[in-house]
Amino acid sequence: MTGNHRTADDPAGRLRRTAAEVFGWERLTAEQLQAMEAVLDGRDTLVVMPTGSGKSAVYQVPGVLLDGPVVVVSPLLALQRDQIAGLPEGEDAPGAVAVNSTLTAAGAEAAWEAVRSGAARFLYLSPEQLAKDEVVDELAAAAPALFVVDEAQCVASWGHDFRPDYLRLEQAVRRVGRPPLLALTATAAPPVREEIVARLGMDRPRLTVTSFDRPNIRLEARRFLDEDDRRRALVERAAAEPKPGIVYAATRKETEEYAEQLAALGLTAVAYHAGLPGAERARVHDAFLAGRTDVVVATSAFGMGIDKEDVRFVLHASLPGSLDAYYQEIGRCGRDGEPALAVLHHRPEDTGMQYWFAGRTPGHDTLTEVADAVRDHEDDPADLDALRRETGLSRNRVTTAVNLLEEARAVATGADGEVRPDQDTPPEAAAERAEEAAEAHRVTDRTRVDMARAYAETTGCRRRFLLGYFGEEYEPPCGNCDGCDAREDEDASPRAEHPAASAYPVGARVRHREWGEGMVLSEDGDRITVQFERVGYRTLSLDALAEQDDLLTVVTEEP
DNA sequence: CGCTCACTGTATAAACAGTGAGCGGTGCTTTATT
Repeated sequence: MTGNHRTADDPAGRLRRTAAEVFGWERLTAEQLQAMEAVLDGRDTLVVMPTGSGKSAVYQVPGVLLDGPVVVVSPLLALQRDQIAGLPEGEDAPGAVAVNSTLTAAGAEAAWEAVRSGAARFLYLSPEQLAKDEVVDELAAAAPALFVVDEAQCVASWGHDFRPDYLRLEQAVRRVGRPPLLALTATAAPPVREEIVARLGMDRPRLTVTSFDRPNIRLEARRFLDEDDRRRALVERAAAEPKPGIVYAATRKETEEYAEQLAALGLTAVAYHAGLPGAERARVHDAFLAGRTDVVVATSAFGMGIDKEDVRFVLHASLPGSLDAYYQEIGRCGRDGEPALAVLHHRPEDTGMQYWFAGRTPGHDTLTEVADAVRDHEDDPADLDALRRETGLSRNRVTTAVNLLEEARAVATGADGEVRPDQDTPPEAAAERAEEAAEAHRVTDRTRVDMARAYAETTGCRRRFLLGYFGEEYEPPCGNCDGCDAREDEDASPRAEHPAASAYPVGARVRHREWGEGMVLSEDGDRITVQFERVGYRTLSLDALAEQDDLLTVVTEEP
């Protein structure tokens, strides 16, 4: 399709020229260009590309060529500031503003005026801003030409409980005129991609996925029965390996304890978590980026926005909540392509806390209360603020409850942002169906924990397991994980593929006789792992599947 | 789910086993006071 006879005015030519003239980027990758062309063409687009590969350029370059403002939804205010600071300056440069709670009324008005006048081409917003009618009205009037969701994995990972406004973006997009959508993420397994597409209401999106493999990162996992043994091993490893590095711990308290132990050995080691004052967090962050810190010991709060090339290791002091989170965290080492190390130190007991984290959804009483409040407003529909005032519940709880009730099709949000009963469902029944939806999310989240544990305990090639989880087939051995080391010691010949494996390719949609539809996520020798919509992740023996050929059937081979 | 901590009961002196409550991670925004 591309040939050598492009004129300067074909889409690729315009994009290349803009990249060079406005941004100073002389080269675009094939993936960047492919995604940019889809965006310029007005198509919905989902891009999965690692951090540092120029993901932001995918909206920045076509954004300059489009006819209207570009909305960028970004989860952290610090990230918004970084993005704006990274844009070129000068006469011809596209302007950018962020609208958020740090602005005064006058500051916000000035920002909107810049959007209206075209002085600002890019407008950065948190998802919470889009829950406000004033913001939606301003945006609708400005008629955005493109709606970008950056760090789009947040839709799936935060939308169900922590930041429920992520699940309301689809409605916001419709209310501002339904511009084309572009979702960007560095890490998303196929089910997460599907959820992003579904939750944002993307229409047959163009998908650009670059390879997930990071061959320079050595993968290891170590299982411990005793807590003291684990602590000792982690501290020794952090002390022994080349610096700088990051240690991820499960709790704030542990970050401080590990940092203290490492500091006692003479290292520059500091703790980082969301309970620290903002100034302290900024100081730790800046010192790490500037190379003044050996080891940061952090909770999952330390992450997005860390763009440092020479991080040599990421050690985990506990099992992560999912492989999505794990891959994102270890992806922060070895960005310079030099050897780097990721070691997961885990105990069987770790699953307990991760299960607990995964189980937090509003209960029956909350759901009934909100469903009742919606019903009371049948003839005089209320928005989320009114529901919050009337129920006395927090904003997040009301929003989460409404999201679940919507998922159960018991309530619906109109074009004006107001919530109405749907399908004439009595509040009790509505709450019950919403509880079922919540239970389904809980099951999925818990089986994600199970997948992380399965990775931790696999005896095969870890790279194959991890890449398989992200929908990428990989032929072991990788030669750079502890699984391959062990295999090399006992037998140099690679395992023969199971004869039934090719019947269920990774990524295929399948139907199980009892568990319904799902997707094949990975293949690990004689077993495959499937994520089922109803029952979550399950591991199935290929021998058993070969015996009963109607137990699991393939629906389609591609997502 | 599992750990920690405070408290209770046992049983007659100093301590120990058992029990129940509380805690555990991510950030936006808004609002009332300095």
